[in-house]
Formats: sequence, C-alpha cells, structure tokens
Amino acid sequence: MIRISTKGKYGTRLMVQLAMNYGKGPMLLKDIAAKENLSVRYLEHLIPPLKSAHLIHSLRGAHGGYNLTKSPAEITLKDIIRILEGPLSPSECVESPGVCDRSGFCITRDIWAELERTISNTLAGYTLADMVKKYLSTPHYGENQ
Amino acid sequence: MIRISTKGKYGTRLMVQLAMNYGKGPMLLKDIAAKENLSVRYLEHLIPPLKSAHLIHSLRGAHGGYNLTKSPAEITLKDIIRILEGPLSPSECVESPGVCDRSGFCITRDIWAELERTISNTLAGYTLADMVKKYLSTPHYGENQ
DNA sequence: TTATATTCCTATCTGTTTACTAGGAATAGT
DNA sequence: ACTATTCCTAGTAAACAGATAGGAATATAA
Repeated sequence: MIRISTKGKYGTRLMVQLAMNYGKGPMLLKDIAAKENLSVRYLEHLIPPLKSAHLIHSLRGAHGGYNLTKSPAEITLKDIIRILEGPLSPSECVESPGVCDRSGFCITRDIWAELERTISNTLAGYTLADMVKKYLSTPHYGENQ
Repeated sequence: MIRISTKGKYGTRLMVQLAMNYGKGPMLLKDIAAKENLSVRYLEHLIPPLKSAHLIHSLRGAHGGYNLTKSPAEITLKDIIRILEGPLSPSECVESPGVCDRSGFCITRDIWAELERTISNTLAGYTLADMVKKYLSTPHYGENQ
C-alpha cells in the first residue's frame, strides 16, 4: 500500500482552510477542526512541522490562532506533503544511496527515482490558491457547509 | 511516508530475474534468491499473488520452478506493483468513494485521483523487457555478479 | 490580578502493518 | 523410496498509524 497518511491528508485540508482565511487575521484551530470535521487534538500534532518549515505562523493566548506565512499562491501541495509525510521518494535508497550496496548499479532504484520526480511534479502543480479557487467554485452540502 | 514496501521492491527484482530467464525453462526460487541476495523464505510469500494474477506459472517437485506466463514485453511494472502493493491510489477514497462522506465534493480527493494517474502512467511506462535491456547494459560488480 | 482562551509540549495507548522466520504438507521427477 | 522443490499456514518482533489526554506556557480582557 502506497498511501498518504492522515497527516498529509488532514494537514492539506487544514492548510486550505488557512488559505481561505488568508488576510483575515489569525484563525483558531477549533474553527478549522469544526469546518473540516476533524479533531482539534489530532490537528495539533500537524502544527509543529508546519511551523518549523515556516509555512504557518502562530499567535498564542486569547485571540491567538494561525496564519499562513506567505500567500496561498506561493505554497504548493508538494511543500505541505513533503513536510508532513517526509520524503516523497518511494524508496529510501533514492535519497540515501548508502542504505543499500546495490545503489550504484540498481536498475529498479533508477525507476523509483523517476517515480519520485513525477510525484513531486504533480504535487508541485497545485498551489493553495488553486485549491481555494476550486473549493469556492464547488457546491458543498451536508455538515461541512 | 509514501513508500513502496519490500513486497513491491523484491517482487520487481524477482520478476526481472524471471524475465532474464524467459524461454529457458523453469527457474528455481533458490537461484533467484541467490542472484538477488534475498531470502527464499520471504520470496515465497510473493509467489501466490503473482500466480493468481497470472503473471507467473509454477512447476512443482524436482526440476520445478517458475516461468513468466507471457513475454517480458507484455508485463509492466504497474502490473507487478499493483498486484504486490494493492491499489496505486494514495487514498482509499479514490477507489472507494463510500468510505468518506466528503467524496462527492472533496477537492483534495480530486488531486489524489490525479496523483494515482501519474503514478500509474509512470509505472506502466516500464516493461520487464525494458528493465532486462537496461540490466544487461549496466555493469554489475560485487557479490550480485 | 484574576479569569479565560488559546497554543504548546509530552506522554500514552490500541490496532495494524511490515518484514521476516519456521514447520511441515503436497507434488513430481530419479 | 529418496530427494528436490513448491505450497500452505502460523507465528513474531518491531515499527507505524491514528488517535486521546494532562497540563504547562502565554496572552488578552475584566
């Protein structure tokens, strides 16, 4: 199973919410969780990596919350997934040749490396701005407004 | 971490070995394991799914072994990975919309679906014949001949 | 200065998956 | 009968996934 975990999936939705709130002051995690129907307690864990990658900025205390550090057009899905999921390569040997003594002549390794490039390129093709635009032009029914 | 497991990785190497032996009669798992420096006991587990997908064929007993069921040019890496790793989509909601009530209007789901297409296309771009050709034109040093 | 709202840090827990190892049955040539 | 091989079923230790929880730190507001 080659799957993105909930970190990457929920984290993307969190970032889309922040993007929709861009320029409107800090947004509460509570509100993000409510809009996306996710647990505040779980979303909390996604914050530290996003902060240390300087994708978001926080304000503590009452009237605190979170902001994007740059405009939604400058943040791609690749940035988000890379931070929350770790390396985008399908095999460790791609980024760390030393883990396998076959790396120097392994033909499958070359293919995993190409696969990483196509994944990276696809994800880099979407900015948060693109996603907000699409979000706003899509009808939302049910509990998630 | 969006990683291919050892099933997919070792299974690909196993299939490349069978491809190199294509037309030369059944090949022993013992020999495949020796050439790829992998455990016979572990490779055994990769056989049943490959057989039920009709990618390989087996002969039991003494002088038994394994064959590809079709020519290396007709088997792609996508076939192999799909069988050994399961669905190629990065999220279950892509192939089973019912698992999430957001599927009807979720914008991230659309992106995961596109990601699946690019992964599929990349993997479908390699046949075992391509890999054998590349293998034979690459120098191999060390214990894996 | 107290109360309140919020982020922040660390720990814990349960189930699943991964990467194996192992025992021995079934089958087929010699 | 003997031997070589595939085949089938368990088991297992470690890591990972997907949470929940307690409470400290910080900032605003009354």
